[in-house]
Amino acid sequence: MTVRQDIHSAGIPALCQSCEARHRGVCGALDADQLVDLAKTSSRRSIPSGAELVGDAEVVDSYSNVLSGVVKLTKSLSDGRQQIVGLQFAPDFLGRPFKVESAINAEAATEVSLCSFPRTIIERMMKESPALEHRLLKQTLTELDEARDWMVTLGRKTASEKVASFLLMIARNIDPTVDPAARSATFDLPLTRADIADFLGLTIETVSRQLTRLRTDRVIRIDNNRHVTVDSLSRLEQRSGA
Amino acid sequence: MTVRQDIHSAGIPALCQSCEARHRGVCGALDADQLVDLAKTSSRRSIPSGAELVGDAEVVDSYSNVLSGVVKLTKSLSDGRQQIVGLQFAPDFLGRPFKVESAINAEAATEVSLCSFPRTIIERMMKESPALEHRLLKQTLTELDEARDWMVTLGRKTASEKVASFLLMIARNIDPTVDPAARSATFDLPLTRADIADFLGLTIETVSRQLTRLRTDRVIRIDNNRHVTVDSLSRLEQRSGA
DNA sequence: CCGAAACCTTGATTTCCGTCAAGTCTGCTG
DNA sequence: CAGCAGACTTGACGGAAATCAAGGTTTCGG
Repeated sequence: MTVRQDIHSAGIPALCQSCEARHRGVCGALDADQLVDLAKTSSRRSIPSGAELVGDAEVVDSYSNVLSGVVKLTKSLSDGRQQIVGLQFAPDFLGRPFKVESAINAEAATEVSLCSFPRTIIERMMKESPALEHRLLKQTLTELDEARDWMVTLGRKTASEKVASFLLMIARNIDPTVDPAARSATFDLPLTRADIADFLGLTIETVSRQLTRLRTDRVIRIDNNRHVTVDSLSRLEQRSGA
Repeated sequence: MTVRQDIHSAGIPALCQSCEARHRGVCGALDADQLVDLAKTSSRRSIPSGAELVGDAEVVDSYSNVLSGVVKLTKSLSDGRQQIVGLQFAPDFLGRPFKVESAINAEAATEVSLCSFPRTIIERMMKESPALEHRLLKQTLTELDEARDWMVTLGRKTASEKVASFLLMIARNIDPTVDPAARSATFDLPLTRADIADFLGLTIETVSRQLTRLRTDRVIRIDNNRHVTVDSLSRLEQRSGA
């Protein structure tokens, strides 16, 4: 608490504000000295929507915390078919430890702000600080759980269930106050129809048709193609296949 | 080396033999004292094919190393649709740290032998030994990579590509000597057609038809519905969608 | 060795979603 | 504000995989 205030009042970028929020970031696991060290070599960057952060088969020399925005992780087949294999929201950690080459592509889905540190620093700190490694293990386990949940959606749900599941997932991630008891929610879609299709293993036409159906059935409203209002979270849940 | 020999010659179950093989097990990360401790509380079990190891929403009080056989991890929708979200081969670690309740089902796909330890022991050792936590982080990252690879298969490949990808994956896991240069491979399918369908997000009929096609195209042979000979790994790779 | 059960294959038919092809809407630039 | 490009929607059509329905194999217990 005091530590963090000191750092921030010293004019060092507020590395950890958002990390704290949902306990998935890196910084919460570090002690005061380490935080100061890290802050010296870290840099905050604002990245426009659509920019590539990490290319496939590219050497990764830095790790980042996502401070705001949404990063999409994609994999492609040789003929161009693409699949989004994960979305990272603030305050997720971005980077694959212990592997120099990236097997996936990371791209800013919205405007994104990142706090990046050199690979070497993080790896050194990981050796020194079991707490940091512990934090990373927890995030990795959470991501594995999410990936496996999504495998059920990809393998076993219908197009209409997939789209409903997607909207629910976004609603819960964008606005974590959407608890199970809430009756409605509002958010901006962080993905285009093409991205949603790549996430769900569908085509953009099918995604569009399903959204239209949800609209005509009065489950959701969409303004300007982006701004979504879920009028009935419970009916959306019913359609998600659970 | 010496340590391990001491333990084994002392009549303590050979916890770590298979762990060593591919460096994904738990034991390699422990020191001599810890290994002896662990061996005292561990038990080796042989489990028949089809037995449930961990039920959904069940409290997990033990962790295990898979010593032989194949364990399937499944998730189900409320209406019974099922998806296999992972397969664990020896010497994988089985168990989800930091979570008392399991969100997935674990079932023996073949006859399985396990080496199990109480939850409390592992968690205590994890606190004491950063090396163990490091080992777990690495396995978890590997599983995450595998899950993401499989998401591409589920979301973007055709039925025929899915079946080819599956056969290749099994060939590489059952017999790790199948290197890229090999031209053929032989193995027993660890899964029934129904399991394969649940793994690939298909129906058993579609799986069966695709296997038949691979057979008539002379890419594979199948004896007794189980014993597979891949005559041309390269042609199988071509059909896997890469 | 027989019979039953579980597992697998094959064929006919249906359905959902992908493909192709116009349009419409939104936001941006000059 | 006009015009344009990119993103989205909608419709008609076709095809891949699901569903429905038999029939064939393998395995296992008696």
